Amino acid sequence: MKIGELANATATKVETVRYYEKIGLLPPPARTAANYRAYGSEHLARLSFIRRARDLGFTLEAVRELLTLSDDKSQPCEAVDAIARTHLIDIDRKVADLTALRTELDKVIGSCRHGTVAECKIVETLGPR
Amino acid sequence: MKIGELANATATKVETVRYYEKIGLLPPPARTAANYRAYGSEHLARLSFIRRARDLGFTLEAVRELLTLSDDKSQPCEAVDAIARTHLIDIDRKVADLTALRTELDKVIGSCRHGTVAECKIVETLGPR
DNA sequence: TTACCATCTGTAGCAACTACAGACTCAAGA
DNA sequence: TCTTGAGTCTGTAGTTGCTACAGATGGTAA
Repeated sequence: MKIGELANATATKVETVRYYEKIGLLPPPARTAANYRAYGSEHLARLSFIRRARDLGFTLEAVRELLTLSDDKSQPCEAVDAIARTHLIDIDRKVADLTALRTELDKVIGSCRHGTVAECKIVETLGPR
Repeated sequence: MKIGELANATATKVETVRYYEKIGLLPPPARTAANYRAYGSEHLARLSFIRRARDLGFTLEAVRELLTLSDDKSQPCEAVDAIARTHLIDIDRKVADLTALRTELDKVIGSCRHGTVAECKIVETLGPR
């Protein structure tokens, strides 16, 4: 499997695949005579894992930990659970922050009377108190 | 007003103030004999504006536009309103994305039976389909 | 053969800061 | 007066997670 095929199979850009290799998330594959990367099914599995975790919003550092943990099948999965729960809390905080911000921005926009900039409540709100 | 005071008054880091100057958001102030930056009240007003806009989640590019617009007081404030509304839509999209992601992550976590990694549904979910 | 694509390495760019290093200025205390 | 500590200066490099080149090969089809 060449890098383009692997990238295609995982909806990843070729550059991103190489990037994951560079930062040590994806092990360096064998090379063809022409120095092309030759991937196997284990690479496909690992990259799928990475992509899915990234889609769920895990940072690359979290993905790295999840990969390490998932490599030792006999361990209890508490650590995995902990990482996921921490991430969930993180998302909840972000949603709360964004929602609060939305409320405020909505209020600011609602105050606009569509006159000149001099009278604009949006601009006024942004200025010094 | 020295840079530290200005930074303090606007809850900004000194480095960030210098950064805003470097990228042209904040005009270069006069200098003291010792080459220290000497700010006036117009700088305070402008930096307050920037900070407030940033707190509302506007990008620096949007802030730049808002500043340009707010400098011409006689213009209609439609453009200002448009930037704010675009940003609101952006926030709504982000909240929706995060909420969807949260639902899925919650489902993944809920499937964990707290056994070994080999049986872990979280790890399984992340693997290839 | 010639065109065109994929692949290779290495480097630089994006947002929006943040964190140094190494030199200076300034005010207060012993 | 000397010294100590804090603030300031410039310039550069780091952060996250890629993305986009440039310039050189390799592989394939008309």
